[in-house]
Amino acid sequence: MAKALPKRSENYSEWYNEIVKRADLAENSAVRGCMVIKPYGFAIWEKMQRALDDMFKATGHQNAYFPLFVPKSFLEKEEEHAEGFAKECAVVTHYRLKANPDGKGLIVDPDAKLEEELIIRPTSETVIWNAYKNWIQSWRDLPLLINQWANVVRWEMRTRIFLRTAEFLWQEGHTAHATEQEAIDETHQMLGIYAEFAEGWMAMPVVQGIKTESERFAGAEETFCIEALMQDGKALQSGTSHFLGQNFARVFDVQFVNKENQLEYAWATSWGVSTRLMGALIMAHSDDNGLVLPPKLAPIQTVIIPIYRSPEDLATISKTLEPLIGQLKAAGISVKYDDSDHQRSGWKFAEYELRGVPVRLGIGMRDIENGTVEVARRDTLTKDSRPIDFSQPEAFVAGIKELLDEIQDAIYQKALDFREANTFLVDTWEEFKEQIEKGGFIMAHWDGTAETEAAIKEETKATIRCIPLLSADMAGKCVYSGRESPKRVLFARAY
RNA sequence: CGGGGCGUAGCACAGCCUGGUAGUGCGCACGGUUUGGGACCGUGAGGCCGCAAGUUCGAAUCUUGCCGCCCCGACCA
Repeated sequence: MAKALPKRSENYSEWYNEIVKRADLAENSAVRGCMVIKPYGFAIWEKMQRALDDMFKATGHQNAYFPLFVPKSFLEKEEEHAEGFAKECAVVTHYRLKANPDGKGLIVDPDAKLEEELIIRPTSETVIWNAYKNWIQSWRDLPLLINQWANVVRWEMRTRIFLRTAEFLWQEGHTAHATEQEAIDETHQMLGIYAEFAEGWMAMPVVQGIKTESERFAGAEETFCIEALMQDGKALQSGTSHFLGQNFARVFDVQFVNKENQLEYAWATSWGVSTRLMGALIMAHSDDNGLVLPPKLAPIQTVIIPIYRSPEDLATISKTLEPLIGQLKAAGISVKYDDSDHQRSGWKFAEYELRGVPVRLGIGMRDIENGTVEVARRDTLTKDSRPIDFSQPEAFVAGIKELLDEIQDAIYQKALDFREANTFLVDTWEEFKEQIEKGGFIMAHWDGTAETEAAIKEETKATIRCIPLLSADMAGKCVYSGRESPKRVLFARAY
């Protein structure tokens, strides 16, 4: 028997690492800090991409692609942006290798030094706005609504698979607008799309909010985010949407002629989500038996496992199941019929649980005689036997479709209940220090100063995840300084 | 970059202290018995013991240097 997963309660990070490996999502690569995303993991990412991409397209965005390399001079232009990213950039200095004259192997050819170093993009604002300079002349060229799916590199000190890798996959939207208000509206719209995706597809409730100045994206006027609570009580920033003002338009000189024939700088936004969402998905729902996937993102929504003794039985079962498999597919349900002969049914049960397949159907000779199917739910680990007409399985399939919807809702509700049970209103500093050790979201008053924010971080490792958008203003006293505060903000320890 | 741990078969590890034929479990291949919650028996394949130098008749084992990975901190989507 294969080793059980580590328990969440005993060693959360080991549980996480093991689940990533054992569910066959990804593995560490030979390259430090970088991951190999395996087919099953990539299939989930592709489903995320598809859903998000459809939402981007539905709101008028188009995909394009910009280069991996950013000339150093581009990155330097926007001062805060440059400062924010400088310490985590991979730099290309040469363009050629040559045989080592002193021995084996290859060396960097010193004669092939680049005149200007190229940065491997940590984000693409600069390359993209350099291009936009030529794309935008008139108000008629606006808004310009572009997204790209790409990889980026941020040379992190310490990495964790999916959550923080040196190279990761993401999408970055970069839009240009004629007015400030339009850009602000876009920033909000995309934040809303991220929240809708997180909640509707990932079944992961999120808090939408504004970042404080110290947590803001380098070069942005305002950063909005969605924050989710993981099962170990830590927060995970799961998406960001930035209002960039005219900062990048100014430094790249992107001006357009408005309706009054006057030159104006364009207004910008950028927004992104990354393969970090894979980590969020794992940590939001999975249990000690393995991954739990929301049906909308599961590469396999239903797995069918035949239970048999002889090859003849298997042939009978396979034949009997043909209409059912056909109907499931016709209903748009992704189904895998695992009739492989080298693993036994019990092994398969455990394996598909580990991989988070939402619904498992077990069918043996007894079921065929009785006209039943064993239906097992991954989220609750419950089983029941349902009647089926194997030659006309439409009614049964409708029931499975319903069940998948029910599971999607149930795991969202479970995650929401967890978040509500782990969100605390805290009014005293003593209580704050005590609660932060236990984990969870803390809603507390803050005096609005960076000093207080830094002091709280220093003393408790908790950061202000965001100033929530949807909670009402209600004045109070800062939990740390006792000064006036207009509303509560969201504190947590974060990934 | 600090502190800790580890590099031996695809994976998990033992062997190292005290130098002398490279091992165990899982997985893999083949055969058989099994099959409603991770089956069992038998046979077999699979290794430059992280790399390099040194000590030695002889190094997985001792010495030195290097490289890599993981965990904990500082930095971060």
